[in-house]
Amino acid sequence: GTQEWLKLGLLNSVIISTMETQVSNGPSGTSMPNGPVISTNGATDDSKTNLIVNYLPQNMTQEEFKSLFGSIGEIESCKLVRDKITGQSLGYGFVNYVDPNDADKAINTLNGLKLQTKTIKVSYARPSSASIRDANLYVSGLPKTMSQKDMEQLFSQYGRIITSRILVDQVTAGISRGVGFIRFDKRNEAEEAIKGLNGQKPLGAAEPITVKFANNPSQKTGQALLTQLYQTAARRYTGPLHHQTQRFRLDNLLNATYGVKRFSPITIDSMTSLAGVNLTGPTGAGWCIFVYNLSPEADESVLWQLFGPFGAVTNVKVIRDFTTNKCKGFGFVTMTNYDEAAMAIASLNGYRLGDRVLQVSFKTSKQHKA
DNA sequence: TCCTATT
Repeated sequence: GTQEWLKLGLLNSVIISTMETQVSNGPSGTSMPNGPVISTNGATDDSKTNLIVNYLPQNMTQEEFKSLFGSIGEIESCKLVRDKITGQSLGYGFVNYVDPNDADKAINTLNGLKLQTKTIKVSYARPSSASIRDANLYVSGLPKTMSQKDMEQLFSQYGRIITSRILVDQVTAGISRGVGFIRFDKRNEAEEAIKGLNGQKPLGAAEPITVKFANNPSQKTGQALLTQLYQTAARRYTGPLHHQTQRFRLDNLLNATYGVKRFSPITIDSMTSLAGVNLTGPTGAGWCIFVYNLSPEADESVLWQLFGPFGAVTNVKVIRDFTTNKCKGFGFVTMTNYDEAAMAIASLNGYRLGDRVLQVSFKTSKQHKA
């Protein structure tokens, strides 16, 4: 696992133009005692052992994450943060080491590591609290000449900046697009910055800037999530694969097996006919879809959430074991319109839900070949 | 006119 990631990082060190600042949010103390720090009330102080890891590649799994950081030292706990509904990685995670020295070592050796197109950031996690959430600002209308440093200087009067970034044009290699992000330590600092800077002209600027809270990715609609899915899926099919190691071949294999033809309903039909299987067709209320590899805990709501964004869903059903009442691993969804059903199948077949890869198809009735 | 940083 770890070797693969390290290798990938070296092979795939794609240079991306980012103006990201690596802000340290670590504890200010320099001494690193051995072993967990236990306060008098018995609570563990993890400020010197708990790390947050940002900018992880989208397709990195919990296991790979643990493997990479476990190569440094004994891990007390670690978690790749994923979307509650879709199970997709949110691109960051936490690692809590047993020994503060290992946390320090992880920052020194893994911060800035290039993995695929990402440069990961490893830093001490701030203590979790509600006050640090939703502190990310979206800034637009910036003068093209304004640098990241200039922008930080402008915003720093309102609080402690955790990250800042100015988006740059991809083709002209590094020309500012006049939009960026500022993440403050505290949400109230971000609020003050909006009050103070939204609609204001920076010194010497011709136009006022817009400052607002950034869209929160964890609150994306089902539709937006699925749009993102198409895009990441499409990128995977067209991207170069020759650098991929075993683990990623598996990832691509799953996509190839379930997904290569998945944007063409015609192909779905022809493939099922070739297999000697006929679609049941629109029976009564609509098109019945078979969903396989649901978890034992799956319920109807997850099916509504997955299929609803594609169009009219008239019925969902999770098949459960009669005695345990646990899902038997599959269910059915009925959709009114063929094209919406086909799009849902094309998009959701091969889709990772939590730790599982779904198989989604029109419900079939086996028949002898003609 | 939206990069994915709080479990």
